[in-house]
Amino acid sequence: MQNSEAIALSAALLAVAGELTQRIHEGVVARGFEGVRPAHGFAFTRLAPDGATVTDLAAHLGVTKQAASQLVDELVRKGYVERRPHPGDARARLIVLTELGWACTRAAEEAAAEAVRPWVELLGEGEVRVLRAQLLRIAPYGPIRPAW
Amino acid sequence: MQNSEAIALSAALLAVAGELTQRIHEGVVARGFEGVRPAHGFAFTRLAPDGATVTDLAAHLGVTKQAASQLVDELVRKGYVERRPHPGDARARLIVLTELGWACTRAAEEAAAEAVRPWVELLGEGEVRVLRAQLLRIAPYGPIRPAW
DNA sequence: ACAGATGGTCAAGTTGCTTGACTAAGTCTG
DNA sequence: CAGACTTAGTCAAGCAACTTGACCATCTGT
Repeated sequence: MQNSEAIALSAALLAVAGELTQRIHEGVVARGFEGVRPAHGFAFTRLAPDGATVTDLAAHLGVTKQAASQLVDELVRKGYVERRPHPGDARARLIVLTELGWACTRAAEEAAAEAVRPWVELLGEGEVRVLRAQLLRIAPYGPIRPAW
Repeated sequence: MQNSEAIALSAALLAVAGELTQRIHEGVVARGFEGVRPAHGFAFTRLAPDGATVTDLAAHLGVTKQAASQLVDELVRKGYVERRPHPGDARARLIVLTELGWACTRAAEEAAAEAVRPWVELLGEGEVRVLRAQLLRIAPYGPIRPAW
């Protein structure tokens, strides 16, 4: 594969990812969830379904645990998550989604489905399935980080 | 397409994009270009091949022109770009890549090719070509923004 | 020709992250 | 089972990339 092809692939991928993030975010806001940023969505994916500690969250987001803790503060203030005592480790706390947090997560899922719909119209259902399968095969197992 | 499938597709796409951005960045740093951030790369893609104004750059990156101007300051200080008088508009300035800027761009292209290589090994050359074609079809024409 | 739009910068404020220092609780060793 | 080390979490201060607001110089349209 030539460099120029790799560039075209990379540029297209990043453009699509940026667009997708923005559309999901807009969709969530349009459904009435204000004061949430895209980074919160990535936190939610780690907190669902059973919660996680601040340290887990920090690793998932690729930030320091102080930053993760501040993010949790903000989400608590806005009512999306709760800090609970951790069963079996008195130092730790289990951060869990509130009902509002779950509602927001469902809104994000709907927004994602909506954002993907044009792709189905463009490529057809089968091709999108192929795309998903390909991306799943090359997706890293590690933390999901901001793209930049 | 079900919501859960759209979620899986979105998550995989964003994970791959995050990974890709990080690998390209690491590759550029490994080639000796320090003090560059991923956002600079997106600026470079707009500045090549003929330069652009600060306002163009701001629109491309999806930030204010003040932010774009500050970014240009930084790139000038580090030797990657130059501000030139704009031919035909005395208000504007044409921001162009220096030789160092071009070298950095080539390094990013090599790093991108390197980051994509494992995908070829995983999926095969043909499948990657399909992936590229699909992404190019759904890629937006608009500005390339940070994913979040 | 002059009113308004546009390109760019300066200055100040906000925000989301970092590094550093610390406490409380768990774990491992002898 | 005591003492040293590690780990979870927070507090505090600083930094860096952005924002908003104000401003001047230049271009454009009637």
